[in-house]
Amino acid sequence: MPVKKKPQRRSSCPVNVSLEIFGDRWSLLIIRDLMLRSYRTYKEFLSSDEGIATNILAERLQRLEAAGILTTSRDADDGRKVVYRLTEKGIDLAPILVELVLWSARHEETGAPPAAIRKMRAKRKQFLAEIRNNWEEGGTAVFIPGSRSA
Amino acid sequence: MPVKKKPQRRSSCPVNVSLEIFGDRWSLLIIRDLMLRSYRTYKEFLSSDEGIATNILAERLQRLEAAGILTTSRDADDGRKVVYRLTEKGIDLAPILVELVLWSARHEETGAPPAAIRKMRAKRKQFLAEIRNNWEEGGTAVFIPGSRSA
DNA sequence: TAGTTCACTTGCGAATTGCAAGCAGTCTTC
DNA sequence: GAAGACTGCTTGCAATTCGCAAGTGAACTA
Repeated sequence: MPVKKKPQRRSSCPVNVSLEIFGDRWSLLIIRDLMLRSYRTYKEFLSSDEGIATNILAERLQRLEAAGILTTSRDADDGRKVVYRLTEKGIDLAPILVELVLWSARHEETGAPPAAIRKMRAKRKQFLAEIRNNWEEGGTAVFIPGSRSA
Repeated sequence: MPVKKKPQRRSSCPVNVSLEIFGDRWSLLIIRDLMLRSYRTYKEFLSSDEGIATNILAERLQRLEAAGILTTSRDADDGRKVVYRLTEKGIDLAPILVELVLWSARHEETGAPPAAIRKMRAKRKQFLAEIRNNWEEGGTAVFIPGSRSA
């Protein structure tokens, strides 16, 4: 009997589908670190200001890999390190992150530098192109800094 | 001693700020129902396909009101009903929902009608204008249907 | 080869979630 | 105008998830 007990979705609404993949307090922060800060390793994610727990981080990285949003590989120079990278599916989340940033900057008090926000809003397409470009080149650009910056 | 024990944020990063407000599996579904389906009452939210629990719904509605994303009022014709409406801050979440929908439609299997998605992508600004317009008029338009549709 | 670093696991108490029931006000119907 | 139904919640409780601390093993470094 080929019964499908697959962890079926709550609904097929596109909003719900995306929430079931990254609708929690941590997933998009990891994606932010990968996309806007060019973080690549477990340790770097741990260093972010929000202070994610090690078990939560490990579980989220697994889920995001299973969802096809990121990939893992060993560092060629240091066999201890695991290198995480966004897939095309992952970099396509850029518009969502940009809108999150613009909404927060408009309606909440954030540490985002106003000049950066203005550029992001006025030259949205260009900003998205820069993010994608940096990703394609495997770059290390920082679009939104962490820690003592913003 | 004016000590501030306020529930301080994990960080002031704009991505984090927005996640602390609506970064869970349910908040954006309520906002979708308000914005894209013109739902207005507790019972209507309960009727959505995802099947939110009554206690969770009540708690999320409170949080969203406290965050200034929606307002409540009594129904003039039926004193039992509470009418929920998005604020300006709430309707400003539209671009985020649109990007969620576009991403899901592109990368996952969803029940969204392809024609609607194409329009949403090709005429994004117009679509956002229609959403806002409907909101300003207190309208009842349905942009993304539920239940047996999508 | 001893010590350190890195990427995780594991244990466990606390908080959050989901489900079922219950419960006040407010209609509606007769 | 009394009985019932409807609406918007609250309460209890079991189950899941979270967050913190500590531990583990493989890979580097001195």
